Amino acid sequence: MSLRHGLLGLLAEGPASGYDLARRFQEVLGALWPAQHPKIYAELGKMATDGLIDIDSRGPRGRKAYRITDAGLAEVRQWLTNVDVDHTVRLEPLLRSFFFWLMDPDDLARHLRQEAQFYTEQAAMYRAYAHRKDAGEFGSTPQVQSMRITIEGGVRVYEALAEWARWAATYKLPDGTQNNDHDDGSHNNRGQDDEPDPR
Amino acid sequence: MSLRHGLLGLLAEGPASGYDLARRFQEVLGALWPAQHPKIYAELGKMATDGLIDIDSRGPRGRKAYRITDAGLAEVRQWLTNVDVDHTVRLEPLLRSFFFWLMDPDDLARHLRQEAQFYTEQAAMYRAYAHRKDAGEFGSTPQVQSMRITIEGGVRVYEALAEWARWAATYKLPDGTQNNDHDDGSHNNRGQDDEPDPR
DNA sequence: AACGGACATGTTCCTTAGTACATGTGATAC
DNA sequence: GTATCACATGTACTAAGGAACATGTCCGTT
Repeated sequence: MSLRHGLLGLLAEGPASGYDLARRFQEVLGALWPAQHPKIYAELGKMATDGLIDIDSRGPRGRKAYRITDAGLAEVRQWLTNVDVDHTVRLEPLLRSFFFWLMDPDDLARHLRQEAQFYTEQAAMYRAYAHRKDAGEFGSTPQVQSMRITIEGGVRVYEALAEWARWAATYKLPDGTQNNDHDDGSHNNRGQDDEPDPR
Repeated sequence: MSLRHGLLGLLAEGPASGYDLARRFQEVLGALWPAQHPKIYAELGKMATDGLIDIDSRGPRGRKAYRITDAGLAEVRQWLTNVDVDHTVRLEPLLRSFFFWLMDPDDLARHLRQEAQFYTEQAAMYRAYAHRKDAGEFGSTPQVQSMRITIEGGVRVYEALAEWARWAATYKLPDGTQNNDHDDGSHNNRGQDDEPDPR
Protein backbone atom coordinates (compact mmCIF):
# COMPACT_ATOMS: atom_id res chain seq x y z
CA MET A 1 0.00 0.00 0.00
CA SER A 2 3.00 2.31 -0.26
CA LEU A 3 1.86 3.86 -3.51
CA ARG A 4 -1.37 4.87 -1.80
CA HIS A 5 0.52 6.51 1.02
CA GLY A 6 3.00 8.11 -1.30
CA LEU A 7 0.16 9.73 -3.21
CA LEU A 8 -1.51 10.84 0.00
CA GLY A 9 1.76 12.35 1.18
CA LEU A 10 2.14 14.35 -2.00
CA LEU A 11 -1.48 15.47 -1.79
CA ALA A 12 -0.85 16.62 1.78
CA GLU A 13 1.24 19.41 0.23
CA GLY A 14 -1.72 20.63 -1.75
CA PRO A 15 -4.19 19.60 -4.45
CA ALA A 16 -2.83 17.93 -7.55
CA SER A 17 -4.05 15.93 -10.52
CA GLY A 18 -3.04 12.40 -11.47
CA TYR A 19 -0.89 13.89 -14.16
CA ASP A 20 0.89 16.14 -11.66
CA LEU A 21 1.46 13.26 -9.31
CA ALA A 22 2.81 11.01 -12.04
CA ARG A 23 5.24 13.74 -13.03
CA ARG A 24 6.38 14.32 -9.47
CA PHE A 25 6.92 10.60 -8.92
CA GLN A 26 8.92 10.50 -12.11
CA GLU A 27 11.07 13.52 -11.36
CA VAL A 28 11.81 13.32 -7.67
CA LEU A 29 11.13 9.74 -6.69
CA GLY A 30 11.53 8.08 -10.06
CA ALA A 31 14.73 6.26 -9.16
CA LEU A 32 13.75 5.49 -5.57
CA TRP A 33 10.07 4.65 -5.93
CA PRO A 34 8.94 4.06 -9.51
CA ALA A 35 5.24 4.50 -10.23
CA GLN A 36 3.48 4.52 -13.58
CA HIS A 37 0.49 6.59 -14.41
CA PRO A 38 -1.98 3.71 -14.85
CA LYS A 39 -1.39 2.62 -11.27
CA ILE A 40 -1.65 6.20 -10.06
CA TYR A 41 -4.99 6.88 -11.73
CA ALA A 42 -6.37 3.58 -10.47
CA GLU A 43 -5.22 4.26 -6.93
CA LEU A 44 -6.66 7.78 -6.98
CA GLY A 45 -10.00 6.34 -7.99
CA LYS A 46 -9.93 3.85 -5.12
CA MET A 47 -8.87 6.47 -2.61
CA ALA A 48 -11.71 8.75 -3.70
CA THR A 49 -14.13 5.86 -3.14
CA ASP A 50 -12.59 5.28 0.27
CA GLY A 51 -13.00 8.93 1.17
CA LEU A 52 -9.29 9.62 1.62
CA ILE A 53 -9.32 12.23 -1.12
CA ASP A 54 -11.93 14.15 -3.04
CA ILE A 55 -12.07 16.24 -6.17
CA ASP A 56 -10.79 19.74 -5.57
CA SER A 57 -11.37 21.22 -8.99
CA ARG A 58 -11.77 20.37 -12.63
CA GLY A 59 -9.68 22.00 -15.27
CA PRO A 60 -9.14 22.00 -19.01
CA ARG A 61 -8.69 18.72 -20.91
CA GLY A 62 -10.61 16.79 -18.30
CA ARG A 63 -8.12 17.59 -15.60
CA LYS A 64 -9.21 16.54 -12.16
CA ALA A 65 -7.32 17.88 -9.19
CA TYR A 66 -7.69 15.92 -5.99
CA ARG A 67 -7.49 17.22 -2.45
CA ILE A 68 -6.67 15.16 0.61
CA THR A 69 -9.43 14.80 3.20
CA ASP A 70 -9.05 14.71 6.96
CA ALA A 71 -9.41 10.94 6.78
CA GLY A 72 -6.63 10.82 4.19
CA LEU A 73 -4.32 12.95 6.26
CA ALA A 74 -5.00 10.75 9.27
CA GLU A 75 -4.31 7.68 7.15
CA VAL A 76 -0.91 8.84 5.93
CA ARG A 77 0.11 9.94 9.44
CA GLN A 78 -1.01 6.59 10.80
CA TRP A 79 1.13 4.88 8.19
CA LEU A 80 4.16 7.00 8.96
CA THR A 81 4.05 6.46 12.69
CA ASN A 82 2.37 3.11 13.32
CA VAL A 83 2.93 0.85 10.34
CA ASP A 84 6.12 -1.19 10.31
CA VAL A 85 8.68 -0.06 7.79
CA ASP A 86 9.13 -2.40 4.85
CA HIS A 87 12.87 -2.91 4.76
CA THR A 88 12.82 -4.94 1.59
CA VAL A 89 15.78 -4.25 -0.63
CA ARG A 90 15.75 -5.84 -4.03
CA LEU A 91 18.83 -4.91 -5.95
CA GLU A 92 19.26 -6.89 -9.12
CA PRO A 93 22.88 -5.77 -9.48
CA LEU A 94 23.66 -7.46 -6.15
CA LEU A 95 21.85 -10.61 -7.20
CA ARG A 96 23.92 -10.67 -10.36
CA SER A 97 27.11 -10.27 -8.41
CA PHE A 98 26.42 -13.58 -6.73
CA PHE A 99 26.98 -15.18 -10.13
CA PHE A 100 30.01 -13.22 -11.31
CA TRP A 101 32.02 -16.43 -11.22
CA LEU A 102 30.02 -17.59 -14.25
CA MET A 103 31.11 -14.60 -16.32
CA ASP A 104 33.98 -14.18 -18.68
CA PRO A 105 36.53 -11.95 -16.88
CA ASP A 106 36.56 -9.37 -19.67
CA ASP A 107 32.77 -9.17 -19.72
CA LEU A 108 32.81 -8.81 -15.95
CA ALA A 109 35.35 -6.00 -16.03
CA ARG A 110 33.28 -4.14 -18.60
CA HIS A 111 30.13 -4.75 -16.62
CA LEU A 112 31.65 -3.34 -13.44
CA ARG A 113 32.94 -0.26 -15.26
CA GLN A 114 29.46 0.42 -16.60
CA GLU A 115 27.88 -0.11 -13.23
CA ALA A 116 30.33 2.23 -11.51
CA GLN A 117 29.67 4.86 -14.12
CA PHE A 118 25.91 4.54 -13.84
CA TYR A 119 25.88 4.88 -10.06
CA THR A 120 28.37 7.73 -10.14
CA GLU A 121 26.12 9.62 -12.52
CA GLN A 122 23.05 8.99 -10.41
CA ALA A 123 24.86 10.12 -7.28
CA ALA A 124 26.05 13.26 -9.05
CA MET A 125 22.53 14.01 -10.20
CA TYR A 126 21.15 13.77 -6.70
CA ARG A 127 24.10 15.68 -5.28
CA ALA A 128 23.47 18.54 -7.70
CA TYR A 129 19.86 18.59 -6.58
CA ALA A 130 20.98 18.71 -2.96
CA HIS A 131 23.30 21.63 -3.66
CA ARG A 132 20.56 23.64 -5.32
CA LYS A 133 18.42 22.92 -2.31
CA ASP A 134 21.14 23.95 0.13
CA ALA A 135 21.62 27.16 -1.82
CA GLY A 136 18.03 27.99 -0.93
CA GLU A 137 16.68 27.63 -4.43
CA PHE A 138 13.51 25.91 -3.24
CA GLY A 139 12.96 27.77 0.01
CA SER A 140 13.00 25.99 3.31
CA THR A 141 9.52 24.77 4.00
CA PRO A 142 9.20 21.56 5.99
CA GLN A 143 8.35 19.76 2.76
CA VAL A 144 11.59 20.90 1.14
CA GLN A 145 13.57 19.91 4.23
CA SER A 146 12.08 16.42 4.02
CA MET A 147 12.89 16.20 0.35
CA ARG A 148 16.43 17.18 1.20
CA ILE A 149 16.67 14.17 3.49
CA THR A 150 15.33 11.86 0.80
CA ILE A 151 17.82 13.21 -1.70
CA GLU A 152 20.63 12.69 0.76
CA GLY A 153 19.55 9.06 1.02
CA GLY A 154 19.70 8.74 -2.74
CA VAL A 155 23.16 10.26 -2.86
CA ARG A 156 24.46 7.96 -0.16
CA VAL A 157 22.98 4.78 -1.60
CA TYR A 158 24.24 5.51 -5.10
CA GLU A 159 27.67 6.52 -3.85
CA ALA A 160 27.88 3.31 -1.87
CA LEU A 161 27.01 1.28 -4.96
CA ALA A 162 29.48 3.19 -7.11
CA GLU A 163 32.27 2.55 -4.65
CA TRP A 164 31.22 -1.05 -4.36
CA ALA A 165 31.43 -1.55 -8.13
CA ARG A 166 34.87 0.01 -8.22
CA TRP A 167 36.02 -2.11 -5.29
CA ALA A 168 34.66 -5.25 -6.96
CA ALA A 169 36.61 -4.49 -10.11
CA THR A 170 39.82 -4.68 -8.09
CA TYR A 171 38.77 -7.88 -6.34
CA LYS A 172 40.44 -10.59 -8.36
CA LEU A 173 38.42 -13.71 -8.65
CA PRO A 174 39.58 -16.91 -10.34
CA ASP A 175 38.08 -17.64 -13.70
CA GLY A 176 35.09 -19.90 -13.17
CA THR A 177 34.01 -19.95 -16.80
CA GLN A 178 36.03 -23.11 -17.38
CA ASN A 179 35.97 -26.42 -15.55
CA ASN A 180 33.08 -25.84 -13.23
CA ASP A 181 31.37 -28.97 -12.00
CA HIS A 182 28.72 -28.78 -14.66
CA ASP A 183 30.64 -29.15 -17.85
CA ASP A 184 33.35 -31.45 -16.65
CA GLY A 185 32.22 -35.00 -17.11
CA SER A 186 32.73 -36.28 -13.59
CA HIS A 187 29.67 -37.07 -11.54
CA ASN A 188 30.41 -36.54 -7.90
CA ASN A 189 26.99 -37.77 -6.85
CA ARG A 190 25.83 -34.57 -5.26
CA GLY A 191 22.25 -33.69 -4.59
CA GLN A 192 20.70 -36.30 -2.37
CA ASP A 193 22.00 -35.14 0.96
CA ASP A 194 24.52 -32.70 -0.31
CA GLU A 195 24.68 -29.27 1.22
CA PRO A 196 25.70 -26.72 -1.39
CA ASP A 197 25.36 -23.91 1.15
CA PRO A 198 28.86 -22.98 2.24
CA ARG A 199 27.68 -22.22 5.78
CA MET B 1 12.83 -13.04 -14.89
CA SER B 2 15.44 -12.49 -12.23
CA LEU B 3 14.16 -15.25 -10.00
CA ARG B 4 14.59 -17.67 -12.86
CA HIS B 5 18.17 -16.60 -13.39
CA GLY B 6 18.89 -16.56 -9.70
CA LEU B 7 17.79 -20.16 -9.46
CA LEU B 8 19.79 -21.12 -12.50
CA GLY B 9 22.84 -19.45 -11.03
CA LEU B 10 22.52 -21.40 -7.82
CA LEU B 11 22.00 -24.62 -9.75
CA ALA B 12 25.15 -23.89 -11.72
CA GLU B 13 27.04 -24.67 -8.51
CA GLY B 14 25.52 -28.12 -8.36
CA PRO B 15 22.22 -29.98 -8.10
CA ALA B 16 19.76 -28.86 -5.46
CA SER B 17 16.11 -29.26 -4.54
CA GLY B 18 13.48 -26.56 -4.31
CA TYR B 19 13.80 -26.78 -0.56
CA ASP B 20 17.57 -26.25 -0.73
CA LEU B 21 17.16 -23.31 -3.05
CA ALA B 22 14.50 -21.70 -0.89
CA ARG B 23 16.80 -22.02 2.11
CA ARG B 24 19.75 -20.54 0.28
CA PHE B 25 17.70 -17.61 -0.95
CA GLN B 26 16.54 -17.06 2.59
CA GLU B 27 19.96 -17.28 4.21
CA VAL B 28 22.29 -15.56 1.80
CA LEU B 29 20.10 -13.44 -0.41
CA GLY B 30 17.09 -13.07 1.87
CA ALA B 31 17.63 -9.38 2.53
CA LEU B 32 18.82 -8.53 -0.98
CA TRP B 33 16.55 -10.66 -3.13
CA PRO B 34 13.54 -12.11 -1.28
CA ALA B 35 11.95 -15.22 -2.79
CA GLN B 36 9.24 -17.42 -1.30
CA HIS B 37 9.05 -21.13 -1.78
CA PRO B 38 5.80 -21.19 -3.79
CA LYS B 39 7.40 -19.02 -6.44
CA ILE B 40 10.52 -21.16 -6.43
CA TYR B 41 8.67 -24.44 -6.92
CA ALA B 42 6.56 -22.91 -9.67
CA GLU B 43 9.60 -21.51 -11.46
CA LEU B 44 11.46 -24.83 -11.19
CA GLY B 45 8.51 -26.53 -12.81
CA LYS B 46 8.50 -24.06 -15.69
CA MET B 47 12.23 -24.26 -16.18
CA ALA B 48 12.07 -28.05 -16.32
CA THR B 49 9.40 -27.73 -19.03
CA ASP B 50 11.62 -25.27 -20.87
CA GLY B 51 14.55 -27.65 -20.71
CA LEU B 52 16.78 -25.36 -18.67
CA ILE B 53 16.98 -27.87 -15.82
CA ASP B 54 16.14 -31.52 -15.33
CA ILE B 55 15.69 -33.87 -12.42
CA ASP B 56 19.01 -35.06 -11.08
CA SER B 57 17.77 -37.41 -8.37
CA ARG B 58 14.87 -38.21 -6.11
CA GLY B 59 15.29 -38.56 -2.39
CA PRO B 60 13.30 -39.25 0.72
CA ARG B 61 10.07 -37.37 1.44
CA GLY B 62 9.46 -36.69 -2.21
CA ARG B 63 12.64 -34.69 -2.55
CA LYS B 64 13.50 -33.77 -6.12
CA ALA B 65 16.96 -32.45 -6.85
CA TYR B 66 17.32 -30.52 -10.09
CA ARG B 67 20.41 -30.18 -12.24
CA ILE B 68 21.11 -27.39 -14.68
CA THR B 69 21.29 -28.34 -18.36
CA ASP B 70 23.62 -26.93 -21.00
CA ALA B 71 20.71 -24.79 -22.20
CA GLY B 72 20.20 -23.51 -18.66
CA LEU B 73 23.85 -22.64 -18.22
CA ALA B 74 23.82 -20.82 -21.55
CA GLU B 75 20.68 -18.95 -20.47
CA VAL B 76 22.13 -17.67 -17.22
CA ARG B 77 25.38 -16.64 -18.92
CA GLN B 78 23.39 -14.87 -21.61
CA TRP B 79 21.49 -13.01 -18.90
CA LEU B 80 24.66 -12.01 -17.09
CA THR B 81 26.44 -10.65 -20.13
CA ASN B 82 23.79 -9.49 -22.58
CA VAL B 83 20.65 -8.50 -20.67
CA ASP B 84 20.48 -4.94 -19.41
CA VAL B 85 20.81 -4.59 -15.67
CA ASP B 86 17.60 -3.61 -13.91
CA HIS B 87 18.71 -0.67 -11.78
CA THR B 88 15.39 -0.31 -10.04
CA VAL B 89 15.75 0.68 -6.43
CA ARG B 90 12.60 0.69 -4.34
CA LEU B 91 13.38 1.66 -0.78
CA GLU B 92 10.28 2.29 1.28
CA PRO B 93 12.32 4.00 4.01
CA LEU B 94 13.39 6.63 1.48
CA LEU B 95 9.84 7.08 0.27
CA ARG B 96 8.77 7.63 3.86
CA SER B 97 11.49 10.20 4.39
CA PHE B 98 9.85 12.35 1.76
CA PHE B 99 6.96 12.77 4.17
CA PHE B 100 8.85 13.27 7.41
CA TRP B 101 7.44 16.79 7.60
CA LEU B 102 4.05 15.21 8.36
CA MET B 103 5.37 13.43 11.44
CA ASP B 104 5.43 14.49 15.03
CA PRO B 105 9.08 15.34 15.82
CA ASP B 106 9.27 12.87 18.69
CA ASP B 107 7.86 10.06 16.55
CA LEU B 108 10.34 10.98 13.85
CA ALA B 109 13.28 10.94 16.23
CA ARG B 110 12.26 7.51 17.50
CA HIS B 111 11.73 6.29 13.95
CA LEU B 112 15.20 7.38 12.87
CA ARG B 113 16.80 5.75 15.91
CA GLN B 114 15.11 2.48 15.07
CA GLU B 115 16.08 2.73 11.44
CA ALA B 116 19.71 3.43 12.28
CA GLN B 117 19.75 0.49 14.63
CA PHE B 118 18.21 -1.86 12.11
CA TYR B 119 20.65 -0.97 9.35
CA THR B 120 23.60 -1.09 11.71
CA GLU B 121 22.64 -4.60 12.74
CA GLN B 122 22.20 -5.70 9.15
CA ALA B 123 25.56 -4.25 8.21
CA ALA B 124 27.21 -5.97 11.18
CA MET B 125 25.64 -9.27 10.19
CA TYR B 126 26.97 -9.04 6.67
CA ARG B 127 30.32 -7.80 7.89
CA ALA B 128 30.66 -10.80 10.20
CA TYR B 129 29.92 -13.04 7.26
CA ALA B 130 32.58 -11.27 5.22
CA HIS B 131 35.14 -11.73 7.99
CA ARG B 132 34.48 -15.45 8.23
CA LYS B 133 34.89 -15.59 4.50
CA ASP B 134 38.15 -13.65 4.56
CA ALA B 135 39.44 -15.96 7.29
CA GLY B 136 39.10 -18.75 4.76
CA GLU B 137 36.22 -20.50 6.47
CA PHE B 138 34.45 -21.28 3.21
CA GLY B 139 37.46 -21.89 1.02
CA SER B 140 38.16 -19.75 -1.99
CA THR B 141 36.32 -21.22 -4.91
CA PRO B 142 35.13 -18.78 -7.56
CA GLN B 143 31.62 -19.15 -6.15
CA VAL B 144 32.76 -18.07 -2.72
CA GLN B 145 34.67 -15.14 -4.17
CA SER B 146 31.51 -13.99 -5.92
CA MET B 147 29.52 -14.37 -2.75
CA ARG B 148 32.12 -12.24 -1.02
CA ILE B 149 31.45 -9.45 -3.51
CA THR B 150 27.70 -9.69 -2.96
CA ILE B 151 28.17 -9.55 0.79
CA GLU B 152 30.39 -6.51 0.44
CA GLY B 153 27.56 -4.85 -1.47
CA GLY B 154 25.19 -5.64 1.35
CA VAL B 155 27.57 -4.23 3.93
CA ARG B 156 28.07 -1.03 1.98
CA VAL B 157 24.40 -0.42 1.25
CA TYR B 158 23.35 -1.05 4.84
CA GLU B 159 26.17 1.07 6.21
CA ALA B 160 25.17 3.88 3.90
CA LEU B 161 21.57 3.67 5.10
CA ALA B 162 22.64 3.51 8.75
CA GLU B 163 24.76 6.63 8.35
CA TRP B 164 21.97 8.31 6.46
CA ALA B 165 19.48 7.65 9.26
CA ARG B 166 21.92 9.05 11.84
CA TRP B 167 22.60 12.08 9.69
CA ALA B 168 18.87 12.66 9.20
CA ALA B 169 18.32 12.60 12.95
CA THR B 170 20.67 15.57 13.28
CA TYR B 171 19.02 17.42 10.40
CA LYS B 172 16.60 19.76 12.10
CA LEU B 173 13.43 20.27 10.21
CA PRO B 174 10.63 22.63 11.25
CA ASP B 175 7.53 21.04 12.68
CA GLY B 176 5.06 20.57 9.86
CA THR B 177 2.46 18.76 11.93
CA GLN B 178 0.68 22.03 12.68
CA ASN B 179 -0.65 24.67 10.32
CA ASN B 180 0.02 23.00 7.01
CA ASP B 181 -2.17 24.17 4.18
CA HIS B 182 -4.64 21.36 4.64
CA ASP B 183 -6.04 22.04 8.06
CA ASP B 184 -6.02 25.78 7.97
CA GLY B 185 -9.27 26.98 6.51
CA SER B 186 -7.93 29.25 3.78
CA HIS B 187 -8.45 28.23 0.21
CA ASN B 188 -5.62 29.50 -1.90
CA ASN B 189 -7.15 28.20 -5.11
CA ARG B 190 -4.39 25.80 -6.00
CA GLY B 191 -4.75 22.96 -8.42
CA GLN B 192 -5.82 24.32 -11.75
CA ASP B 193 -2.49 25.40 -13.10
CA ASP B 194 -0.58 25.23 -9.90
CA GLU B 195 2.82 23.62 -9.89
CA PRO B 196 3.47 21.90 -6.58
CA ASP B 197 6.82 20.63 -7.82
CA PRO B 198 9.45 22.81 -6.17
CA ARG B 199 11.72 22.62 -9.18
C1' DA C 1 -5.52 26.47 -41.25
C1' DA C 2 -2.83 22.57 -40.22
C1' DC C 3 0.31 20.24 -37.32
C1' DG C 4 2.94 18.66 -33.49
C1' DG C 5 3.76 18.35 -28.81
C1' DA C 6 2.63 18.60 -24.09
C1' DC C 7 -1.40 17.92 -21.34
C1' DA C 8 -4.64 14.64 -19.44
C1' DT C 9 -7.11 10.31 -18.29
C1' DG C 10 -8.04 6.02 -18.59
C1' DT C 11 -8.54 0.36 -19.88
C1' DT C 12 -6.68 -4.13 -20.78
C1' DC C 13 -3.69 -7.65 -20.20
C1' DC C 14 0.21 -10.13 -18.52
C1' DT C 15 3.72 -11.14 -15.15
C1' DT C 16 5.46 -11.23 -10.64
C1' DA C 17 5.28 -11.17 -5.62
C1' DG C 18 3.27 -12.53 -1.47
C1' DT C 19 0.04 -14.86 1.84
C1' DA C 20 -2.62 -18.52 3.36
C1' DC C 21 -3.78 -23.01 3.06
C1' DA C 22 -2.91 -28.01 2.53
C1' DT C 23 -0.52 -32.36 2.82
C1' DG C 24 2.63 -35.78 3.92
C1' DT C 25 7.41 -38.02 5.62
C1' DG C 26 11.50 -39.23 8.26
C1' DA C 27 14.32 -38.72 12.38
C1' DT C 28 14.83 -37.84 17.10
C1' DA C 29 13.68 -37.23 21.82
C1' DC C 30 10.91 -38.45 25.64
C1' DG D 1 4.69 -45.50 21.24
C1' DT D 2 3.93 -40.89 20.34
C1' DA D 3 4.81 -36.28 19.93
C1' DT D 4 7.37 -32.91 17.77
C1' DC D 5 10.26 -30.83 14.57
C1' DA D 6 12.67 -30.25 10.32
C1' DC D 7 12.18 -31.82 5.77
C1' DA D 8 9.67 -31.41 1.50
C1' DT D 9 6.33 -30.02 -2.11
C1' DG D 10 2.74 -28.03 -3.71
C1' DT D 11 -2.21 -25.22 -4.79
C1' DA D 12 -5.16 -21.22 -4.50
C1' DC D 13 -5.88 -16.69 -4.06
C1' DT D 14 -4.78 -11.77 -3.75
C1' DA D 15 -2.21 -7.78 -4.60
C1' DA D 16 0.98 -5.20 -7.09
C1' DG D 17 3.74 -3.79 -10.92
C1' DG D 18 4.52 -2.83 -15.79
C1' DA D 19 3.69 -2.70 -20.87
C1' DA D 20 0.69 -1.74 -24.49
C1' DC D 21 -3.20 0.24 -26.20
C1' DA D 22 -6.72 3.93 -26.66
C1' DT D 23 -8.63 8.50 -26.66
C1' DG D 24 -9.14 13.19 -26.63
C1' DT D 25 -7.79 18.42 -25.81
C1' DC D 26 -5.43 22.75 -25.60
C1' DC D 27 -1.75 25.67 -27.18
C1' DG D 28 1.87 27.44 -29.82
C1' DT D 29 4.16 27.51 -34.20
C1' DT D 30 4.54 27.61 -39.00
